[in-house]
Amino acid sequence: MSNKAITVYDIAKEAGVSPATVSRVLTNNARVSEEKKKRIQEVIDKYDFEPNGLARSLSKQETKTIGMIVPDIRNPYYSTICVECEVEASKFGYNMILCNTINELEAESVHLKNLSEKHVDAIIQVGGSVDEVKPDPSYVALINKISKKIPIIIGGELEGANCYRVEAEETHGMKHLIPYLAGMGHREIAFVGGFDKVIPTNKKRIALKRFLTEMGIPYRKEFVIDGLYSIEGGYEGMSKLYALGKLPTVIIAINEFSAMGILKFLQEKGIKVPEDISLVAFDDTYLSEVLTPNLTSINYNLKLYSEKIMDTAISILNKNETEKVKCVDTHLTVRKSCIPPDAYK
Amino acid sequence: MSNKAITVYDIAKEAGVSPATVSRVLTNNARVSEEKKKRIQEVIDKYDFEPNGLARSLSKQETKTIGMIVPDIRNPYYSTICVECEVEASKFGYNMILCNTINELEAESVHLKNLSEKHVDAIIQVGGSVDEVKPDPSYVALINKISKKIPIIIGGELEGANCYRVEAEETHGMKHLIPYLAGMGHREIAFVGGFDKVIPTNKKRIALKRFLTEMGIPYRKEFVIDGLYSIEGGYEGMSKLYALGKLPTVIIAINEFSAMGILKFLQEKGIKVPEDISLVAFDDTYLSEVLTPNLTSINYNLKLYSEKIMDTAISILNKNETEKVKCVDTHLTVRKSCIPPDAYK
DNA sequence: ATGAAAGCGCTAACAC
DNA sequence: GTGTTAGCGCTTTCAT
Repeated sequence: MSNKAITVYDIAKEAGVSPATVSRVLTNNARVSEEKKKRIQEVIDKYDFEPNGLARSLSKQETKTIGMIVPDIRNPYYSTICVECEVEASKFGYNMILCNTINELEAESVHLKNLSEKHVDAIIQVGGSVDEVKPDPSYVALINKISKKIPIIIGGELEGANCYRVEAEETHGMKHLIPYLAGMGHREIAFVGGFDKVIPTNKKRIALKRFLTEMGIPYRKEFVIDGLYSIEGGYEGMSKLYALGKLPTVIIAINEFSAMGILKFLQEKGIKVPEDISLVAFDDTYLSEVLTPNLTSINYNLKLYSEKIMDTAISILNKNETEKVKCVDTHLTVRKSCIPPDAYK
Repeated sequence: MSNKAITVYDIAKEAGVSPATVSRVLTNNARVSEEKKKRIQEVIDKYDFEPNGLARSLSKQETKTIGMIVPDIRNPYYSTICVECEVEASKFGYNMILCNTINELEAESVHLKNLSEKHVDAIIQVGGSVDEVKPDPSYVALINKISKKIPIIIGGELEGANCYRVEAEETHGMKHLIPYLAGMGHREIAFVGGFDKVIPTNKKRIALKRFLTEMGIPYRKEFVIDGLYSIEGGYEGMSKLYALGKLPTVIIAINEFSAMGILKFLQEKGIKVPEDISLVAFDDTYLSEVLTPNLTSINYNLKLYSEKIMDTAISILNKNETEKVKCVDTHLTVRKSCIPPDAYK
């Protein structure tokens, strides 16, 4: 941590050329005589010279870095998106700066400002404020301000924000699911977890009501239960449902964490899934495959979703035309946690 | 994405002062008359001015950013460490750049160089090469080269590398576990997953043998099975164990992913945990709590581990003395997946 | 307390 | 092709 860094000037001097020429072989975007190129490269190799990225970025006005803001990578849903985005970004020579908000909305502004100061080339935000039905106006203002300088791609919606967006086809989840459940004979359907103020949840609830009605199944308001998107949230939601005194034949969990909490509660009560009651969940990450029973789950195709997000970013950065809003469809992955009610013990 | 950025010069001009004075109020490290300070602040607020972090970093020779390299954040073990480190770093005004290698060792060098170019103030690496018994010499050389400029903190070991390290007390895991199992009456103990060339695994295996012997239990080489640290790895490892024709009374899984694969295989064979066989795992993230049955698991205290890593980094950056090697102990979290063999059906 | 000026290290426009 | 020079935007001596 001592000997001062070597620069293009040092290389230039030793190779007997100007710094500009060194820069030319570094960036490889201007013709340099083979002879000098070789000479310079040798000196570069000799010292294992590595140009200062800060200086380069400052000069070029680009960092080849994309910032990403997510609620919490401990949720496989988000970590999968992050990893897929990172993989995709690296194909185009971009690196990622990942920021977790730990579900605190205030942290979003902090991260946003920080990414802006760091002059990342683009910002991606998935979850958090961009899922709020009524987002904080000051946050929207901040987004709009920053997006004048840095393209922001949102995985969700953000009313009032003029950003590129990639969204999941939320309605289709229920569209696939409800007929599937109805076809099995389920008519008592509960939906546990989430809040009306969260857009994807809101859309799911509306779709639930709609497709229930379409199938001629009564929509029971008391079977739609608020709750956090966590294990604890699922547990509490399930306990509220249980307290109703009458159980549905199938429970839809807002996500896999919620499903885990629900499972835990049912286990404690000695209620077996799927022998006594069915359970399905949204998200379908590896968790759905490893829980017992394996969860029938709505799949979001996160790889495609992430690719669309990143491709949007890259397109913008390359000044290419791209749709302002992209959409990714969902599908149902059938596993073992949901069976027909007449098969119950 | 158009109107050119506003700079300290613009602020200075409008406030009728020099850029230096603006910088002084920005950094708040030199006395400026109250009057000018107020005047400058007003202009800053008026334009919502945000200093260019690249320029600042270039000038100050610090980025207030710490780079982190991990194998894969989709594993809760790593995502937990990352989040804890991020939380801790933010307390000291540092941001994190997170890099996943997706278990490809070549990606490590790429990320390392990238972080070096970006001039992060410190680099943390957990997992991957730093867990290799015989690390690639060129990687060690790269680490040693970069660590001359940037402090590198390793969560693990790296033979030949002269870095600060924080390690988990691997031996103690088995030290707690084996007497616990022996006390229950287990004498047929298998260890599934991992490879000898991976240090933590190696240490665990050596400790297994040692404590088995100490307890007077025969060490069975055929019960120690190689396998990837993934669900598939666990599944395959378990199938090899099964193929032996004789099952142990308890299986120790190298991590939770492995345990999930083992569980899957056993399920398919109709072998119940813990009614027919016991299972314990290493790592003890939330996965151990949500799997069925809840996994008895070796806990790594990742919060403390992450804090020690980050505190080491901060100490170095603040030129404070700190131990070259720190250690975090493990403990056993008892849940439901392991019972005495004489309780088997 | 404040301004002028040099410097952080690289790139790119311009001239030859 | 190649060197000179002027930025990129901020911080920090060094004078005053």
